[in-house]
Amino acid sequence: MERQARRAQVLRHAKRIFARKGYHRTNVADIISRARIARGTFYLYFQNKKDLFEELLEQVLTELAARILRLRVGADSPDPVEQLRANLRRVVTYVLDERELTDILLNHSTGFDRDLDAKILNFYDRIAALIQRSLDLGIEMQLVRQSDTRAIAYCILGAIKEVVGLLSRSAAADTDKLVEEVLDFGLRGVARPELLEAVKQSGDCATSSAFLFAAK
Amino acid sequence: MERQARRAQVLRHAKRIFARKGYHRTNVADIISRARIARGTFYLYFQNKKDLFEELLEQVLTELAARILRLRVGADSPDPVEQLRANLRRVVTYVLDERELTDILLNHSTGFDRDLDAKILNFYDRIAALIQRSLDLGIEMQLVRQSDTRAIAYCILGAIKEVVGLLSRSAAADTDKLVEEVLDFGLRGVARPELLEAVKQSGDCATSSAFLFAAK
Amino acid sequence: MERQARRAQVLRHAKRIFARKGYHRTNVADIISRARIARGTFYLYFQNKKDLFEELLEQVLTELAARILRLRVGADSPDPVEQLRANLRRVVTYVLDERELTDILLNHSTGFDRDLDAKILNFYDRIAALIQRSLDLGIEMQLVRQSDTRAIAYCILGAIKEVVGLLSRSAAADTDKLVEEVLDFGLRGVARPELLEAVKQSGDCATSSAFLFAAK
Amino acid sequence: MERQARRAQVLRHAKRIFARKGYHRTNVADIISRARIARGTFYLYFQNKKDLFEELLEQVLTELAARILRLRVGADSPDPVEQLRANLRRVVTYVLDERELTDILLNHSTGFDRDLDAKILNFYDRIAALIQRSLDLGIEMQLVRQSDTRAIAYCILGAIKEVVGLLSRSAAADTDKLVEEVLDFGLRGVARPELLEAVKQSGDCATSSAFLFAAK
DNA sequence: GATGAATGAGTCTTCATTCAT
DNA sequence: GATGAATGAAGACTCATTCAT
Repeated sequence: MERQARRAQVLRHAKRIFARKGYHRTNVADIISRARIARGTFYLYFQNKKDLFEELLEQVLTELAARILRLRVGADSPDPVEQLRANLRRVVTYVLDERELTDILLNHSTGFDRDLDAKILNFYDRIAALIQRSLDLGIEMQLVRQSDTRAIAYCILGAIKEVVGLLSRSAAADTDKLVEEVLDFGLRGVARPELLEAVKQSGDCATSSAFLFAAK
Repeated sequence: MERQARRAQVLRHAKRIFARKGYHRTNVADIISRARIARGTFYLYFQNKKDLFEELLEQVLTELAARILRLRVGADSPDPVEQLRANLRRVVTYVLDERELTDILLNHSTGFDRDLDAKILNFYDRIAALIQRSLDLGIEMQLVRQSDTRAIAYCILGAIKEVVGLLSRSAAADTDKLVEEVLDFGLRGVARPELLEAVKQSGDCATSSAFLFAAK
Repeated sequence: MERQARRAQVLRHAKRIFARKGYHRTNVADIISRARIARGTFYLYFQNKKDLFEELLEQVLTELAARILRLRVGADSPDPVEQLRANLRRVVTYVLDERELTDILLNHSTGFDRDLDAKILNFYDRIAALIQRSLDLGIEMQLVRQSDTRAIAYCILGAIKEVVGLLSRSAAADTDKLVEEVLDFGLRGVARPELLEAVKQSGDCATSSAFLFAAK
Repeated sequence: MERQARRAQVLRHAKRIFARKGYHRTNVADIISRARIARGTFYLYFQNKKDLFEELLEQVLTELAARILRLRVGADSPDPVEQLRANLRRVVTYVLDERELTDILLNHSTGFDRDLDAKILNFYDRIAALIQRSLDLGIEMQLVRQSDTRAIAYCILGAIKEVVGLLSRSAAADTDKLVEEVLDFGLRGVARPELLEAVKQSGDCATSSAFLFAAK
């Protein structure tokens, strides 16, 4: 356990520095001086710099994935929109809590290692696939209009990434409000017009009965 | 060889390599061996590696900016949606034509130099501001529903970035179709529901009379 | 090896090479191959080549300055001439002991760096000022004849530099004798004629009662 | 002659730059841009950078040597001291007229090339030998006291070099006065005391009948 | 386990010189 | 003769990683 604590300590410091300076501008010297360990000690806990970075990256990817639940449909499942909202909220919350970590994912992680680049791309592709599946499901359930769900899935992913990135740069005043806006934008973008009509009459789209999104 | 021709030649080769390997993995040796020039010759035309990279980056940013025209409103202006579509098409066309260059922007350009990072962020912020202004205008014109236009602007920006990035990874079979999908998604996301209703009846949303987006 | 020992080792080797080849002709490769250390090790102890050189230079200047004591006057102070002789001897001894180091100062240190050039000039100016002050004091004490003491101070400085440089090129057979000659030359050059007359009678100028020179 | 004019022009510009920046800090680019000639043209007139520098150096050495005349003794020769004074004046005048050139010799010319270093050392040695011969002659003529004339010769050389160097840094207000001081210092340093006695009585040493110095 | 001195491959950059036009 | 584009050897410096203590 001692070992794990040490590792965690180093990871914590490294995380902060990577977030601030990016992978390339961060050197092992930065990390060990912050973590107050000797050079050799670093290599006792991590194979190399990339390994450490990869671990942090893995951490974000895992945590994010864990926060994006597959949409459940069924009698006793919550309202789909509610599920989407919950997903989005969990993601946003995590980003705000672990801003440094997500910064690493969003801003500093590209173009220095084939494997890692592929890993990140792959992660996003998986998320996009989740979204697409939800959209297809929505179409089946007659909630979502006919469309190229793959393209739309990437649109939605991109929208979320961008907003979340913005959030990570400078937190919004009202996060809940922001979540609603994004959700609303996405839902309207994909919903069958008839539903929106109904919504218009009931006066509130976002909480309307119908919806879809992502999930593991 | 004349100065400009030589410069262009080096830029062309460098572009390809940067696109494939990213800034950090590319070294001057790669560039000069591809361009078949001597080491010193490189420094005859560019101050250093960063300088060359910056020039390429500037090129994409400038070209992209030139392709995104500010929305014109007025009696003899084309249909706003048509303008949006044209913007999007120009961007997509450019990305497909200069895939290597845009690759540099989208995938390999972050985290190695404070100035350049800032320059890119700034570019995107300017695009987002354009979009936001269009949205605000749309609200005024009673085409766009009330919303947090700043947040939505970043959603739209993100959606486009992501789709374009996807495109740059692997060109879509039917680009026009893709443009329509993205446009449709965005418009529906922001349109006042009444308009969509009308659209539904006329059977075609995307070409409907009303819309807005970005501009220089 | 301990830090200081290693540093000293590198300095020792570098000193020899700088003395032989001069600053510009010496490259880091020369130094590390002589010191039998790796490239990186060099930069562990010195910021760069100039830094190392500067340290050596500082060393000579400091050591020399420490060997040139300000002239003391007073009841229980030694004979002024004796003090001058002691100064000169200490300088000469140092030069002979650390021929390589002084070689650096005398022969190989000019024209490659503004700062260092200035530092050396400044050192000599300080020495000249010391000499001048001694001369002024001598005039006050009626030992030294009226003259442009600034000019004469530089004459004396130059004379000593040249002889010391000669010494560093090829040690004299009899150093003590050399010191006497220089001292004698200088003293006669500045002494009031009356004193020399007296000396002539007593048969020995150099050890005559009266004199002065330099000091810290 | 056209050719010679061109050469001279380049030499003139190079001289100025070498004087200001020293050999190493001066690059061919500096020279050609000042001289407004093309890179290749430079090598039409000079074999290489060192060659050009060497030519300038040769120029100073030659000019200086030409200004230091061997002491003539004989019935119709001028007073020896007058000859010394004339030598010194010519040197000082040259230094002041060609400050840039002498700067090169005094400050910027050492430690970058074995041959040139040797050439300079050799020049000074020759001057020292001249002085020594004059001193020996003076002893023979019973004007100069017994001493280690080699050592004294270097003292005198050094004194002159230093004062001249000082002069080249910042011209003295009254050059004639300065020459007298140096001359006076040197003469007193080497003269037989009896002569100074006589001088004391006649009230003016420097112009006294007896003296000696250098020559080709 | 911990340390930190040592390593050396990897890169960038400069600049005197050449040579085709 | 003049030009200036091209050359490439030479050299400085960085930094992830190793290893003896």
